[in-house]
Amino acid sequence: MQIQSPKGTRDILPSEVQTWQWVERVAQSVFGTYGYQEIRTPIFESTDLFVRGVGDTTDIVEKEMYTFTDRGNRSISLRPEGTASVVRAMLQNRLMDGASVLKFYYIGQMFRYDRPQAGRYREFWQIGIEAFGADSPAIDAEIIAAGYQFFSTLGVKDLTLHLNSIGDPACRPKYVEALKAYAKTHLDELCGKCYARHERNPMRILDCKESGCRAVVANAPRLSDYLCDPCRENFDTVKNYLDTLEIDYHEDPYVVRGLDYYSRTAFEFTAGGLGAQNAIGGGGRYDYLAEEIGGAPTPGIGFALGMDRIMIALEAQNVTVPTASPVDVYLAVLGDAAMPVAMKLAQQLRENGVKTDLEYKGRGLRAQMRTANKLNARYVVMIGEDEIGNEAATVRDMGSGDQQLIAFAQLPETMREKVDNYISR
RNA sequence: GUGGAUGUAGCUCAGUCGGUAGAGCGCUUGACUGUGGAUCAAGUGGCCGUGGGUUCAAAUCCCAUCAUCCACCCCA
Repeated sequence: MQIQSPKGTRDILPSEVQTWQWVERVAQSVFGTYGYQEIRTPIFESTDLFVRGVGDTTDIVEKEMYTFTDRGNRSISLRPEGTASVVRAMLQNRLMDGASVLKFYYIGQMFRYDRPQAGRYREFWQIGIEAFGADSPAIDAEIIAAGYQFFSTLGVKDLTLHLNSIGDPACRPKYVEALKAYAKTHLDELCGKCYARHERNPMRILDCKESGCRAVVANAPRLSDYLCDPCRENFDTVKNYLDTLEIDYHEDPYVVRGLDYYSRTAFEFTAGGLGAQNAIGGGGRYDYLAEEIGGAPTPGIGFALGMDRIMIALEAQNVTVPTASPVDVYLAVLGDAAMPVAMKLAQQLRENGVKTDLEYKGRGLRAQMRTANKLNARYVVMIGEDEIGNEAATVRDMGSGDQQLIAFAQLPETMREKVDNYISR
């Protein structure tokens, strides 16, 4: 039996890598224009960071972490999400000292031990952005705007922004109590899972999909009725800013966010073509996370975008991805005597920035032309007996079929110009 | 962790009532001694996921196991 990649992981093959690189470029460029800088943090961290940061009753920590003991007897976990690490890095490097607002983005893989399905992997990629140091609702709106611009630059369609406020430590506990009390009066209508969690984490009932639970939820107390004045005011301001920026949103009381660290603004982007897992990004404010992991109180907000799901959406929605041919010039080599000449010319072309590939196996010209065609080469440069005698190569434009002779000495420069013209066309 | 579906050529799949395998695409070559995409022809290619059982005989029936996909939970 062949060794396979572990369950829930996959290879990103050259045929798809152009799309990935393009998405990364768009992220760099869009988030860059909002003042965000890239940060790179370790792919594994102390387990404790996630236990305290993400929350020890969350599914992620309870059953989805890749945790192991290293040779120094430390408990280590592959990161299941990015925010905790970025907050840790911000605190550890004292980046907040003397700064007003800090803005970071990251791109990288995360790990969760889940059962794979469409749009869900054990190793998956996220692009995240985080802003620290300001609790102003302006940042909430801005960060949502950045996400929106990212998706629209990519051309992702059927995008919906779900928006909610989940309160803060002043008001959420009261709501949770009210919800718990309400749930107790409907225990027989809840599904098994929700029955089990109504004590410990009643807010999870809100996004349960079971019909019985949905019916219960329909008449449940609304968090929006329990928001304290500062939270309500904050939420209203966020919405006003979004209106100002002309960003559509759906107020959605059922956006709860599964991680413990969120407060106030919580949001989720969904897109079409994704199957059951249609959340393509999500995030919110986490003003208490820095304290939770032992740092000074530092307000923060951020979100994570699922790159794997972006890829699925782009594919399903037939979004055109800018691509570059892997080869500009294919050097056809005819006969053994031509090989040294071709090697030399290839080297010169490459030094001139022309993407060049050549025949290594001495096949017939027909086979070489087929290869050139398959590689989508724009030009084929033929080197055979005649060309060596004339010190000039036969250059074929694969688009038009036109051929001309170009002296070896002029070839690197001429091909460079031709390729530049071709690209700018 | 739970449920459902599927494993046959590099890829997408067919294979009837059990008689040890087929198509299309791809690839190679030729038609066209040095000219791609189109057409035609030939060729290449499979321990029928793995292990066991039933049978004269198993891709096909039975059991187990592994893997993949989809869904639940939860999330991105």
